[in-house]
Amino acid sequence: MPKAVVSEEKRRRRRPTRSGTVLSEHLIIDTALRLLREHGSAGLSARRLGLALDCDPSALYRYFRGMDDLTLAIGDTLIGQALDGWRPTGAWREDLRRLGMRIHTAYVSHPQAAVLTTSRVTGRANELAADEAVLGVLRTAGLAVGEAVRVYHAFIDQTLAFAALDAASLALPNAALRAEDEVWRSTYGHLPAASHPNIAAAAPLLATEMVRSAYPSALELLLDAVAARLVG
Amino acid sequence: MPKAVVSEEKRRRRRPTRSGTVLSEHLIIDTALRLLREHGSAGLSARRLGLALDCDPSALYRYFRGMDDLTLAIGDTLIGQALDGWRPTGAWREDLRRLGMRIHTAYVSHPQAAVLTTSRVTGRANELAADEAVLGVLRTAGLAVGEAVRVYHAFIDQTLAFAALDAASLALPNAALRAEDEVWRSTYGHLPAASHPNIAAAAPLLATEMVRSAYPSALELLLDAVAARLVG
DNA sequence: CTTCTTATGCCAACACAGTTGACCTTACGC
DNA sequence: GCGTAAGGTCAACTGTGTTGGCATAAGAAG
Repeated sequence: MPKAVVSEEKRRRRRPTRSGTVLSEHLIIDTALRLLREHGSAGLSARRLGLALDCDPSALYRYFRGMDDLTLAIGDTLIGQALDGWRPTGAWREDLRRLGMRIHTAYVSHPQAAVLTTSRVTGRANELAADEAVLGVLRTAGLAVGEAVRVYHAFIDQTLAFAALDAASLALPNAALRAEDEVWRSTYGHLPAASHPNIAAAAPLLATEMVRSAYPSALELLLDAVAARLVG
Repeated sequence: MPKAVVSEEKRRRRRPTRSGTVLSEHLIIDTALRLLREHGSAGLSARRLGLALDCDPSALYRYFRGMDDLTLAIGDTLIGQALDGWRPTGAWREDLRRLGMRIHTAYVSHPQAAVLTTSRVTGRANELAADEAVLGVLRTAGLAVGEAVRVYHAFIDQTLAFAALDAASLALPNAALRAEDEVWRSTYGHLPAASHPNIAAAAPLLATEMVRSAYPSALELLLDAVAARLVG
């Protein structure tokens, strides 16, 4: 076992695995994302990863301190994807909306990975870049530092929170998914109006509404609040 | 292994375990909550639960279909605690605020358990009661069914999402907690102003702000939006 | 081109997890 | 009291993360 993991830049020796492939942080993370997509958020394991990469599971410990460390790296990769290509235009509201939607989208498009990473603070490069971007937009919009920090907090937490929730429902394995659908239709749909009048009345609407994400509307609410502070 | 689990009401035989204690759904859930609090969200396992209850791990399968089923039951217990004692007063805004804060508080006061359960739809009794309560408040406030459902969706998702996020940071084991604190202070605190000017400027405020939950302010924003719809 | 060092892949083993099937004992309904 | 079956127990299976020791080949040095 390595005492300390060699950082990717310092890595010199590129020894191929027995089957010929050459490992790297990037390759490992990519394969992990594939495994997560194919086998669900519980389908990522050191042994399965070793199988997919055709290497011994313990080889992974030369690249990450453990599975948890790998998880954080995956999370940072997602943020990186969200930020890729984003540039501030100067129109704060549009910038912030795009940023929020991009982060939300990046997580939700890898639901199984998102489930594992949304609520972790990594301090890695891409996460820092995202924080810097949000704070930058808010301050150039005209907010004082203190207010910018408060809004930043609400913004980033709300985005991650909804991403986590939306990802969680997308990440459910097919069986559980059908089970939850069944719960909505059978339990909620056939609830006696005597005991649960409001659910009974809303049942058909519930089934369609609960599929969509509530994030876009929540985001607009937050942007409205920021706008109010800027004029006031 | 039991083909189907006997529901708690139908349970007749109360056979004591070898050490004398008599098992029950309630006792098992309580013990599980204790284990979660004491050993963190990864500290709940069938074997440890068996040890704490002084019974064989496989005995649990007479009460729950598996660890996942137990998890859902724990979640429903938390919602039950949140609802316990809540009554609608007729003042919709106050009712909704109290409901939101109660649910958020219930989850956050069992962070380790919340991490496991926040994003699961169970269809169990207490969850149904909570949904019925929210829809009831919104409709008696004067919202049409369609709008009530949309607001209900945003409300419940937002509450659970923030609960999950806030719980996650509270649930981190001490070591990881210190590590994240370290990340905030060292990484964010000593970031060169050249590359990350906005984080550098906001660093002292970030450290204090990021400890608080952003839920209360997010909740007020949502209530404002509902109020706007009611007058319009 | 040879030699040396050490990074890094591989192997075997550990303790822990969830889950199951067979067994057996004992509480309860009659 | 008796018969039944609920439910606690045991042993075993597969899968997990992680580690220490070992072997080998990549790349630096000469």
